[in-house]
Amino acid sequence: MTRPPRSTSRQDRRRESEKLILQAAEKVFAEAGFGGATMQLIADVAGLPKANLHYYFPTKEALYRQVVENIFQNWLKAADIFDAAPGPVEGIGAYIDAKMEISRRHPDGSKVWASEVMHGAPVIQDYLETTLVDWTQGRMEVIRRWIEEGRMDPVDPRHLLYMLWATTQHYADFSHQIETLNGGDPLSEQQWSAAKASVKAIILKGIGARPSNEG
Amino acid sequence: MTRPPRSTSRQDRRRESEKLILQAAEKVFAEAGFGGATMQLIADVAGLPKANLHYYFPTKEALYRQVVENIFQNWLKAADIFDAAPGPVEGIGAYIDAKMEISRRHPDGSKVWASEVMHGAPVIQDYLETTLVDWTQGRMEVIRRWIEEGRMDPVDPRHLLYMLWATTQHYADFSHQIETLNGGDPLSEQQWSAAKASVKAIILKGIGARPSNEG
DNA sequence: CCACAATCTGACCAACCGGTCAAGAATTTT
DNA sequence: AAAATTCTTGACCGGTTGGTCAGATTGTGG
Repeated sequence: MTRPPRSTSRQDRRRESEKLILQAAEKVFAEAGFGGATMQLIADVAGLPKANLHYYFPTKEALYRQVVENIFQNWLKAADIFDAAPGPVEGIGAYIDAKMEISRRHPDGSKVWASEVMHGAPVIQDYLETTLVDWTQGRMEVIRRWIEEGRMDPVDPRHLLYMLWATTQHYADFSHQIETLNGGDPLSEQQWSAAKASVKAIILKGIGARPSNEG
Repeated sequence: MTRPPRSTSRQDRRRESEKLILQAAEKVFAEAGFGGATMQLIADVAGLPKANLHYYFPTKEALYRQVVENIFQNWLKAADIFDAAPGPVEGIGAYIDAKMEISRRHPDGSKVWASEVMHGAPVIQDYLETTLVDWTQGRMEVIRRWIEEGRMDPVDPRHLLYMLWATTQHYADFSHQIETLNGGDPLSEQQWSAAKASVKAIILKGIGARPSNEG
């Protein structure tokens, strides 16, 4: 009797375990890099025996690949805002807000992504060549349209995108440096707001963005 | 007789070997990260036996530390331009040019630096807390002065500096992504010029920089 | 309730890595 | 020229790592 309380089904447990491992892996990969991370440390962070990791993910590379792919999906999601907007003030402004929020909430993911690209994108080169190229061209088209409509200055869309990526992701990738320059403390709520406002103000003014409903 | 042609003195050879090792190390650390780099691979790239590396640099950490410290010194050098300028148009403009040039000529160094900071600055935390903090405060003072003199908008100097660092270093740290988005080719001379011009135009306009000799 | 499949895990292994060392080669000093 | 010092290098070593595996455990379908 005392039927053991089957709190979770097998499928649920599998999903939970995989999620647990992926979260631990993201943290460890972010802190130590792919080469510096060890399966043992990831296992310890996840609170599971090392052999269990290899049951769900056959190799360290497979686990790493899954982490990077998840991050990439998240990365793309922030882009939807771009299209739905009538003009650069709303579109780029919201995009900056969204990416700054990602930098704040998921700095580990941003770091893993940066590390992957910095080392030549050994595992997601195909994504860069297909999905990212398509995405980039789509947004460049949007920017060109805004320029044609006179909603902003004729800046090079490509370098504008690079500037947006660089500036927003900097707050995640270099969070340690920023903390050190902030007296060792993480940015406060107000400081994050100021950061977002500064970035938006400089870039939007820099590209001569004009509000949609002209007065 | 036939005194062996002592083409180089012992000191010269030592300096040459150290330089050779440091260059190889910078490249390998940039490509593989600290954890992924191996002394054997660095030795191969340098064209020396592994044991020889340990003669000049006792440990992998010592070699890495030397690489990072050299990069940091280079990093600081680009700052002199900042002070000598009469206003933001010249100062920040020249600073962007200088840092973009570093990104172009020494992308490996920038990557090693980014990697070091991303992983919590394990070996140069003391530099961040002393030299970098001092340097940053000095430049923020310069920017505040420019603001007081009415040479630019009252932007937050800290976030302006972050934006300058992020944008310029992005071209080195994410060079692989940029190449992929450029059809697989490195940026041409013209494309580098366009990149510099775009960054300068957007930022200088974004902060409302006004030329020194007002008309 | 039982057979079967899925999950879990401690123990183990081959490969690799940073680092050592002794012995020799080259160069400078005496 | 010989003694002393600096440099070079192949061979080696202990420790760690990614990955394996057999057997125990747990959940599931009949």
